[in-house]
Amino acid sequence: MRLSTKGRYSVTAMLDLAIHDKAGPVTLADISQCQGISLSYLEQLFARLRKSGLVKGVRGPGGGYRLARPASEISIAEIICSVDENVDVTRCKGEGNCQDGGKCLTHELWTNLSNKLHEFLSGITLAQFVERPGIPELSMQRDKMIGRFVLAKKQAVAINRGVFNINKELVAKELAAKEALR
Amino acid sequence: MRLSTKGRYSVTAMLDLAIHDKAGPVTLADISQCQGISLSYLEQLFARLRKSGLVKGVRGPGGGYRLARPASEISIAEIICSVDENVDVTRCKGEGNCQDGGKCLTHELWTNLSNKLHEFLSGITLAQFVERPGIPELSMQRDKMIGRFVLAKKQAVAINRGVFNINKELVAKELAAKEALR
DNA sequence: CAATAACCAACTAAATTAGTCAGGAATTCT
DNA sequence: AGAATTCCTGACTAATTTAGTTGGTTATTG
Repeated sequence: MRLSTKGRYSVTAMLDLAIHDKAGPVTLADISQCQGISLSYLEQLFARLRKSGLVKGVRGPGGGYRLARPASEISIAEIICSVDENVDVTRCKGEGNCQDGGKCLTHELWTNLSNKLHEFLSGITLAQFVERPGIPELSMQRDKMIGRFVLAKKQAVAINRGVFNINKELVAKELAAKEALR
Repeated sequence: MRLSTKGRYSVTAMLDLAIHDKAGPVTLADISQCQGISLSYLEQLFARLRKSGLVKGVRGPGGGYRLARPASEISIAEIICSVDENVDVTRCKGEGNCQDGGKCLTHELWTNLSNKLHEFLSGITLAQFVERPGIPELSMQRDKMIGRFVLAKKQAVAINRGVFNINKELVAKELAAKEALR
């Protein structure tokens, strides 16, 4: 198990998706702007997340990415493992100095620790972070401040694709605010 | 908090030290040979471990490295943090798009998770791994198999420097076995 | 048809990891 | 005193990974 910036980017991006999941897909351009990661790099990361079955891409205007499963069924460990492929853990691969039919004792102790860590991160889901009281409201508030509108005109229609009923007044208001910023 | 091969090397090396701690210093050459890491690279890692006050170097023949504190007082988190310096966590440093006087909400959630992870690894000590029943015996057995002798002639004297009484018969036996291998 | 945004592949630049080399300093053994 | 051992240091190199760039194609919507 490794844990690099790559893993951090993926987890924060997935948290972003989880926060806005109820409001429809989130574009990589949005995440890129908000979290300061290059768009193409995000694309590379999401290619893996998609192959691992953690997210679904929705093409076309109003599209973006959504969680493929409920946030309560996606663990942090899964996200991290899907982006950085685990390399050779042992180095003395059965061969070499330390054999006893297997690995070094210290390597055994390490894999033991590694398993504990994995277990720990498997027990933490996206939902546990997002569904805390106040978070959804806070996120919506901030989105407005930074000019990020999940319910802009075109997207509203996309969302209407059989998911939610839209508050048309809210949509109009947000759209007006977005125009004002230009 | 990051977790790379660098951190793994350090943890396994420290485990090695902890296992053999009662028998005196362990040389980097030994660790290098047993775990398949280059000597100079280990030296670089141990320079940091020493600066962090986790190990003590003992120069001269019979020397090596020892734990600076009891294994029960050294956590995995400490080891990992001492070798890979933590880089910039945020990217949007107060400035940028996501301000509210502070960081992105997702970044807040991330630091929250990161803290939990750190807390978890702070709770695990070297001693917890080494002091399990059977481990010391197993390690000694293996050391003999691979021709690694913690109690060779010269070292025995070094250890005699006011730490332990040496079983002279055992020393002689190991020394004979070591000679036989050449 | 134009715009959006996911998808895809190849290439580049920067950073980190891992290893090499060449020595110096403390300690012990002969 | 001198040889051997082992830590300790710094500078330099090669390989790998991270991060970003460019230039597209495809599906969807208005």
